[in-house]
Parts: sequence; structure tokens; C-alpha cells
Amino acid sequence: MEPLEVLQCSPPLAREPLDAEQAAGLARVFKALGDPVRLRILSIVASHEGGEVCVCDITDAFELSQPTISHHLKVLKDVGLLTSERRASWVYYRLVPERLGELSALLDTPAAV
Amino acid sequence: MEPLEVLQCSPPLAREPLDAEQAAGLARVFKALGDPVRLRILSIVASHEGGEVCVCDITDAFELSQPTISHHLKVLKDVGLLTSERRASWVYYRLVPERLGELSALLDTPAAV
DNA sequence: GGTCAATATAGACGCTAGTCGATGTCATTC
DNA sequence: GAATGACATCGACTAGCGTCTATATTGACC
Repeated sequence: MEPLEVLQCSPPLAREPLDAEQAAGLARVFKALGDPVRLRILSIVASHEGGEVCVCDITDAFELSQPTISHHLKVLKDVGLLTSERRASWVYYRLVPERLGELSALLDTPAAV
Repeated sequence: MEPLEVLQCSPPLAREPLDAEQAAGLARVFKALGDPVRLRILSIVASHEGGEVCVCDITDAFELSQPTISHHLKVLKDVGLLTSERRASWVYYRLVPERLGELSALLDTPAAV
């Protein structure tokens, strides 16, 4: 899985048509956001004070199996929206705010607002 | 298909955890963005001077069948990212910049940038 | 009104993605 | 080092999605 540096060099959507490669990279990230469970996970991590959340806390917030949560965390991590760190028995996930910021900038249409 | 007014009242992702309903509505929009063809269509429409593009022009930009393009346009329209207007034989699609702006604001993490 | 062109809809098909139970891995503790 | 707990990986199942061909719809023009 490539590190996905498409975001850094993508112009706003409204400036010029995306080429196929840019679109493919971006679509990966948006697809990761296109699931309600993953959106909730992301907002749990993003809004948690301290900036990091243990997997067990995330799992407790849903009525889904632990492997399913683990799968969603992997998807979010693969597209660079989350990072993880193991400390002792626990794994802590943390937001990559730059990623969100890049997406936000990309969608920021001049005509909008 | 409901009109999807989730966006207007959703706080930034990082402020507080989304509830299931908010997440479901948002996921629909992001899922619509989670396809490379749809992202390219969106950027074609968004970057086109005059603000509107004929379906035939979009179809010409891809090596996909006309029904497939029509399907993608419908998906983007259903989540409120595009609107369409028929004039004579042609149908013109136009961006809804407020939608993009709402998404952009939603992803705009305080910690980012 | 018949024909043609532009677009949408319907139905089918293959592949992807979300979920689960079972199992593996790693660290802690006794 | 055996057992336990936290998390990841694997394999299977099902539903949904992207694509196609075929067909319907809508409007223009003769």
C-alpha cells in the first residue's frame, strides 16, 4: 500500500479537472470516510482530549465485534488519517490532522461560503 | 431518497463524536466522493467556466458507457453535490458549492494547518 | 407523426467491502 | 513458562456497487 502523497499536490477540485491518478488516490481517502462506523471512529479519536484513544475504548462505543473495529481502524490508518502506537498491551490511535486539513482545503471551493 | 440536511447541523468532526444518524448521512456524501470517476466528474463540472457542463461533454471525457456516466451523475445529484437542468435536448449539470463548503468546514480540524 | 439524437432507467453480472467466528501474536503477570 | 488479556489476521459469507447491454423517455426537426 503506497503512502499516498496525492493530497499534498492536488489543486482544489474546482481549479482544474483531476487526472485519473490524482482521482484514484483521492477516492481512496474519501472511500475510507464513506462508512458511518469509520466516520464515528474518526470523530471519537478527533474529539478525545489527549488526542489519543485506546482500541478498547473505541470497541466499547459500538455493538460490533472487535475484529470489525480493528478492520476499520486499519482502513483509516492505511489512508493516513490515523496513526497507531503500541504501549504495553494497549494500542493507541491518534488523528493525523494534516490529512483532514488537506482534504478540507481540497474541497474549499472559491464560490462556496 | 431524503434531502440530506445532516450537513448543515453537523459540528466539526473534531468537536464531539458523531451520533449514528449524523454519521450515516455524512457517510452517504463521502461515499459518493469515494469513486475516482465521480471525483473527476465533479472536478470537471467545478472547474468549467460558466459553471455548467452538458452530459455529452462529461461522457466524452471518459472511456465509459453513457449509462455508467449517467449513473454516477445521479449518485452525485442524490447527495446534493450537483444539480441538473434540462434545456432542449441537453441536460446541464452544475456544482452546489455550498455542499462542498459544508464538507470542507466539517473536516477543518482546529489542530490542522 | 415519424425519425433521430440526448439522456435516463432497468436488469444482469462480477467484484469489492463490511461483518463475523476462529485463530494468531504480543505483552503482562503469576 | 503457562495463563490471561489486548489486538491483529484469516477465511467465509453476504450485500452492495460499478459496469455493461438493452430499452424507455424526452425533445427537435422534417
